[in-house]
Amino acid sequence: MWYFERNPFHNVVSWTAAINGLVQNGLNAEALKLFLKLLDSGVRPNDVTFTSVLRACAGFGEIGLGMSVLGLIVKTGFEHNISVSNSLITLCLKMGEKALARRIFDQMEKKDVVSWTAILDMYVGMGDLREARQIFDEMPERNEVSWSAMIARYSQSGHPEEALKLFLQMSRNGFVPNRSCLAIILSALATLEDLRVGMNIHAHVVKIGYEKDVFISSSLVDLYCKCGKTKDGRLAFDSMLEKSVVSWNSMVGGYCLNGQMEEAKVLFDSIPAPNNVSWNTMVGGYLENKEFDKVFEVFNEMLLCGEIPNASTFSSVLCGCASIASLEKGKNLHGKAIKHGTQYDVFVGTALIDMYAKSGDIESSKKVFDRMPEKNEVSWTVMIQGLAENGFAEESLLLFEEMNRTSIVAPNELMLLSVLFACSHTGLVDDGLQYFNSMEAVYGTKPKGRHYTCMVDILSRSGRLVEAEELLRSMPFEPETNAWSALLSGCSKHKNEEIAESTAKKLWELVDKNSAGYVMLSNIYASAGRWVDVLNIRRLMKDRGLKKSGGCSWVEVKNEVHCFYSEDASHCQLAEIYDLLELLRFEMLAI
DNA sequence: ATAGGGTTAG
Repeated sequence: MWYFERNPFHNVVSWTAAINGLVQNGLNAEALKLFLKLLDSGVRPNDVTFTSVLRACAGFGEIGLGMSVLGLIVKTGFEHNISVSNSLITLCLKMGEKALARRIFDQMEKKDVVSWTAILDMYVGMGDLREARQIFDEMPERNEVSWSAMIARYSQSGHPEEALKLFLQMSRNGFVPNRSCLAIILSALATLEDLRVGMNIHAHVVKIGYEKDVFISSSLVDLYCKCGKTKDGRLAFDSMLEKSVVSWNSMVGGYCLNGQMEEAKVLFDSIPAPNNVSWNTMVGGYLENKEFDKVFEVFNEMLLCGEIPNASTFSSVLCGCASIASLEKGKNLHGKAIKHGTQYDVFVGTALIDMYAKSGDIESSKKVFDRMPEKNEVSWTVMIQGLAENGFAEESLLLFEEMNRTSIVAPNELMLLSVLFACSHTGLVDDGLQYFNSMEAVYGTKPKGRHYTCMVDILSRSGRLVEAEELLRSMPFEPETNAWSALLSGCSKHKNEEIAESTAKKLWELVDKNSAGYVMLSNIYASAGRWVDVLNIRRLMKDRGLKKSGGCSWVEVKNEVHCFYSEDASHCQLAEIYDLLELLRFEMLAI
């Protein structure tokens, strides 16, 4: 700029070079001001000037300005220039004017790879991968950038296997992958946890001297960690000469993923400039590893440090609330989420539904669900599940049917389990059977052990014991222990000695494998009044050193969770609690 | 003197 301002002789090239220099440094407003000066000076801008100016408009977020520039472009006759049109398309896409972008593209007399790639990226950005692929297949000419664009989008949209296929096809067609493409494919391989191919690419990267690239080496760290090799990941991380915050985040995330939370925390504390992804990684890590106290601890620390939580943060922390069924914390976070404008995010909404449902406040779940502008598979699942598990079986089934009518979301295993659960709790035996039998044909999911167990439970509860037993014995794989005990408890309820005997025998075989089996069997004998058998089992368990895992309940008082165990009376205020109970009992008697 | 593609978290 110093030279530019002191040079009295300007031509288009020097003006354009100056404008472009500003744009490249992100000084869009200055670039536009300089462009106005250029116009005042009477120098005629050319095609290169326009591409730079349009880029400045895009960076500045000014579509109106871009349109006036368009007028100028038409007036000066550059509207059919390929570079100018390409820049225009990019501007439109940045401003969300997709229809206009497409119109400009269609009206271009000549198109080059850049034009095709830009429009390809538009469909990809709209989430329309099929249309994007069609454009990709129809492109008259491709270069490594168009290949990379398509590969990147497949990888980012949850189709890493398709990305890998395309990458191999690209290599077969003689295109040499560049740095970006290698970073993308390593990230896809990380998602696929394909260590074998990943290591091949790593070797290739070293051979061509790309291992110092920050993008590539960060992806390598991610690859090794996703494949469970945190040591190799750390090796790649330590050998990096230049680290970005993404490199740090990948390594921290790698430790979290592999349950090494202490290592994660140590590394996290040494990140030079953590961003919100770094924080979210730690929050998510503690959540995944079920260290719920730490979830809230890190979240509070995050707020204290002045880092702005985003939708990802709230979805994790709310999930933590759901896990400990803390309505108080959850409501508080709901308020914070609204304050940060994240309440309409799908993930946040879904976490809210689940949190309210797990805390027993199903009305609030329903409110959140109804107000969600966008619902995905998980949103529907947690709502259907929440209704079923809170005793609103009919509503749960109605919602499931509504989903099938109105949404493109396909039923998944978990939803179908909730549906069966709902049927079991309303005694809708035939509906249950119908859902169960249509699982594979209509919904495309093979029934798993849990579905069989639920179905056996439905049949047994209603006394259709022969059908239940037939179903159990016809299973293509080993049933869950629970399934046999469901049958047995049906037998004791409906007084069927014959099936009970054979089922009990089967259960006896299974109990050897786990203590839960003993407990179930003893409970079933107890409910049938066979106390001698109960005693026998208890004695057996004692002999084998097995301990029944105790029941536990808890309440939350003033943000603190108090646990009570059935066999371990260790609460610090136990005496006071019993005193108060005694007092209450006395009060009730007095009435 | 110019336009298109890159790594991490829910």
